[in-house]
Amino acid sequence: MNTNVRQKNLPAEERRNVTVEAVVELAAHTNPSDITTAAIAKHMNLTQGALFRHFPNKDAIWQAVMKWVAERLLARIDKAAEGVTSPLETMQAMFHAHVAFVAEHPGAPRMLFGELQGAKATPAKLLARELMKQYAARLSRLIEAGKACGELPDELETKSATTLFIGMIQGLVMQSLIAGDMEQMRVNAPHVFAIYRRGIETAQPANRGGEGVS
Amino acid sequence: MNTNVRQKNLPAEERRNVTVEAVVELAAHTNPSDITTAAIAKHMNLTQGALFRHFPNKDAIWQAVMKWVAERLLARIDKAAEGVTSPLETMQAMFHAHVAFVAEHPGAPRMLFGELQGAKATPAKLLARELMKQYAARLSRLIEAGKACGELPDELETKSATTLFIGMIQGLVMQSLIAGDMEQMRVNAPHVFAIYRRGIETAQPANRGGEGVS
DNA sequence: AAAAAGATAGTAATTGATTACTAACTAAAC
DNA sequence: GTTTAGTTAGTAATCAATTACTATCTTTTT
Repeated sequence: MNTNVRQKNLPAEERRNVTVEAVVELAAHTNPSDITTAAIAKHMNLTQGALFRHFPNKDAIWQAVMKWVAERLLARIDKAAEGVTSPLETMQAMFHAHVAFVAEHPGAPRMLFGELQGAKATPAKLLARELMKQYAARLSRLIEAGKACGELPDELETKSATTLFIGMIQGLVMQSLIAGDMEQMRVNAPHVFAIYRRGIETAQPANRGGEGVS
Repeated sequence: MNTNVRQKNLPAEERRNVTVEAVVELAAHTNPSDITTAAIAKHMNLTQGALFRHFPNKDAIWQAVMKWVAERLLARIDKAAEGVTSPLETMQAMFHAHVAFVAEHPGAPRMLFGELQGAKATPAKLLARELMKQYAARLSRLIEAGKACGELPDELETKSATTLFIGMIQGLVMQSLIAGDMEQMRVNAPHVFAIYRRGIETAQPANRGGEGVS
């Protein structure tokens, strides 16, 4: 289950990193909201109490995890976008980078989406929200750029396009979680994106007044 | 917070119904996995112990809730589909019925998606999976019918189209949860669906061999 | 270089709070 | 007056967090 050989007396920062990775690994198979500090400790061959030598409380652990996820995910999609000039192609690269990241770390989206649902705003939740905000901002920028260079129709609703983009990934994650197979995600992803792409590329008639349904 | 006036000594079945509704209401504002039996009881002006006079255990409550959600949701989308002959129009009606249902009961998707994530299969989780299965089946049937009658291209991947359909709703729910405003969902829904519709209507070139990017 | 001293990391046991669930008792309904 | 519904007061288990103690690594002193 745990590949780490027993490594004792790690320096503090190293131990914190190991802790974060342990949580991400656990979240791949366990519902984030019932990951206990005992389970985290056990997964990294440590006693439960030792965790609190490195984190003031449990939410601090979650904070560190969300920071880890945010940094890695944004870095991945930014790197994927590097050098690609076409906004639409950038979106596609970003999408596939995101899918690859999630396939590698299934715990990431589970924690993220789980965290976003929460009622009161813990520091960890604020980090999750911040990630979503930055993610949506990147998407919006791309879509606007796509309109500017003629790749996307001006009538396209930016907000709706970002919502669907994010929902697309959530849908893939959900299906993979149900099937218990993350590989499925990589297979379906291109087809799903193809549908999305055709949806936003096609000019829409603005539909002012009247549903026009028949 | 609770509209129910103090109603005591309800008949058993009535009390069970009230319980289910209380849970759905609570899930609108609280993360499902930390809804306690005490919170449920308090929300319906009852003592915690009384709940176990009507349910053998907590999972039985969740089972009843999932059953409630499944029945109401499927009934709503089936009714919305009634009399509509065009598969595409049926999908649209189904989508809007689903959105309306979720806007009325924000707790429903939270519990559903939360339940689906779980590791081991409790009876409640099995019900959630069954709902998703039936939902996907209805969608697949519609898409196949759409292909048969020429409204949708034969090359369309049915599974990808269903995944995106479900993801579309998840995306809308997520955005609304973040914003804390369910009305937003009803506003964005038509635009999001318009993108989806154009995506599946447009013929795709099958893309055999070669990515054809650049 | 060896010993002493201090800092750092981890253990094992325990804390108080919270949880689902139970049982003995009481009030209401038919 | 018996059945049904609800209350009160518990239980055992689990959780995050704390405590007193031990082990290991690092620095200083001689």
